[in-house]
Amino acid sequence: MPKLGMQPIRKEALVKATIVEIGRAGSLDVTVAQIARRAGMSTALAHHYFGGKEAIFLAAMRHILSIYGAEVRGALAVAKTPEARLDAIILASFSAANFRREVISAWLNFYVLARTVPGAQQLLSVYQRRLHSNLLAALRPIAGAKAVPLAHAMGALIDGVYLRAVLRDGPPDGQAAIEMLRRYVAAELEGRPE
Amino acid sequence: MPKLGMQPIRKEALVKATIVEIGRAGSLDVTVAQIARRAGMSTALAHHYFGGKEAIFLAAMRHILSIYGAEVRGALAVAKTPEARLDAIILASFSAANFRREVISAWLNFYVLARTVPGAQQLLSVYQRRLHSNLLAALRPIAGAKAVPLAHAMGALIDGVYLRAVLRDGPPDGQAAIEMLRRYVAAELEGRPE
DNA sequence: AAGTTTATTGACTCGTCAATCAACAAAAAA
DNA sequence: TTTTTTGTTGATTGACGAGTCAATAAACTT
Repeated sequence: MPKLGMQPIRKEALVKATIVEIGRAGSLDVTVAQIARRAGMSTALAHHYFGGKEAIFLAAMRHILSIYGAEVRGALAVAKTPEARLDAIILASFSAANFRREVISAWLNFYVLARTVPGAQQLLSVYQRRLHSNLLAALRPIAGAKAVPLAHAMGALIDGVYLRAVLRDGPPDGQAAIEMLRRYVAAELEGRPE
Repeated sequence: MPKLGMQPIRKEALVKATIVEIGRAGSLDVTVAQIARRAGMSTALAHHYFGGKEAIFLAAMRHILSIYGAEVRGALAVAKTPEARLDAIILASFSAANFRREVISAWLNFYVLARTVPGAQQLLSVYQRRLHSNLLAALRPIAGAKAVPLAHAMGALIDGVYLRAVLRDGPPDGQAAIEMLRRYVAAELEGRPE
């Protein structure tokens, strides 16, 4: 009963299964068999479509990154003032879609993956640069000379909040994270604009 | 040529070798054989002294945590004002001993380990609670009601800076990290003390 | 109708690795 | 001196997992 045009469907199923399995395992110690089983196919098929485990991981990473990117882009498009743009980035970073256990766990493990796999390292660098330039663009008009260090600090703070969310038991508290970021921005901007 | 009293010596060698190997590999995908070889002994001996791989990892984690803890304690002991205590924590967090590639890499991977191994989870929780209460004690007199959220944010920021240091190629820049933390504290405290 | 491309899997290979064990050696205790 | 404790390793076991392959079948092409 083989139907044609399965490739994209299978690939997507594998990518989603990978994220779920990494979330469950809490690490990259996930077998191709586990991923394939969850995606409802044999391991051979997974290899057939992706060629290897590393490619599956990279595709999963690309998937998460692209969802996040799309959300940020969408939110920025409707934001008119620099303040609104800054807030849009913060909100997107901790939205229900991104700030979920599974996704956070995957994120953490992609950092680990980036230490070994050049492709992962590169993907993560792209994400960081994009975040930084988005932050900078929003901050420049309202933070003056402070913009650059502030953007760096915000990036690190966002990553840190993600990291800490991994350890907690319950569901991650996106609202608290958003308030933490907003409070910091407010504190920095409230002083003299230099 | 077996000498007596080897146990502590062997254990320490294994712990140090573990940290080095995790740093090299950039992940927990490190074999007992690699660790044992670097520590100058057979894999059987490593198992003999620790009983298993997990115990070796936990010992390595305890080692890093205890060095960090000792450094913070030492710095706090000589700091007399709340401001000095706060700065002492910041300085210790990014000291040359702690803010090194190997150690940072180990740190990141211990976060991953904590998702799977209850013992690791517990160790990390202890560290986080201690850091939080140290920060809180220093902040309370100078930050008033802001102290609690500020302590949380600083903890997250420190972790975030660590996380980002992992990705960069060159040696981590402790000085820049210290300045980022100081600027953060300054910005938050500069407003009305509420 | 014959041939080609796409989908799919069970079975297999090959390597790796944690853990165990039997055996040997030296010091300490008896 | 015999026995026990401590240190040490090479060799082996047993499990698991990534990747390959041959085989089967449905759909599309000519």
